[in-house]
Amino acid sequence: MRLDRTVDAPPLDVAFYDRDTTMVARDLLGRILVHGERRGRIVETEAYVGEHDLACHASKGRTARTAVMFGPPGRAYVYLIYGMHHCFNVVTEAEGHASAVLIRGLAPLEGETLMGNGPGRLCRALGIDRSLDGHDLTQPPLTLLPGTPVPARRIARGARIGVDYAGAWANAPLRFWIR
DNA sequence: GAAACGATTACT
DNA sequence: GTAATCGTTTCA
Repeated sequence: MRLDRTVDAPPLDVAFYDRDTTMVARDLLGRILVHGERRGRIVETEAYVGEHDLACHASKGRTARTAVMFGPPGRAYVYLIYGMHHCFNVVTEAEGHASAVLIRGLAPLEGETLMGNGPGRLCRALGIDRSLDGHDLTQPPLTLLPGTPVPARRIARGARIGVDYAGAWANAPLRFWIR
């Protein structure tokens, strides 16, 4: 029996993801991402809010790559970037609304070690690749646990990283991290 | 079929 | 500052 109940709790359910994307991005801070035996606490996220968001991959319409973002909430959107790094996202909002939250930073849990800063590095640390694209995050081996939510006063926000091409959307304060 | 381009990272 | 590296998307 574990002393730390936060890592034994059941995964977050679909209702958690079926909400406004910015709200989910904030609420994901402090939660625990688990892949098999590896896990980390989410400390940085970015919201990609829909087809009208020019920084969102779905803004170019539905393609084979982005199809999962148009599907039901609570699925993994995993893609390869720059030919060598994977990025892990959580699909949000109702089916038909193409939006997701990019997980950018993880911190180790108590007494554990994990490299996790940067979307590509955390995927390598947890062994996440495109074979998990579309995976239902309420089911193992890839899930999110409730962990400990972060109070609003401890959440900082700013512009997203690496989206300078997105015009006015490049400056939207849709990146969130624990202060 | 060809070409340009990344929601990045590591190294000079 | 810039190389690495290849799937996705766009254009002919």
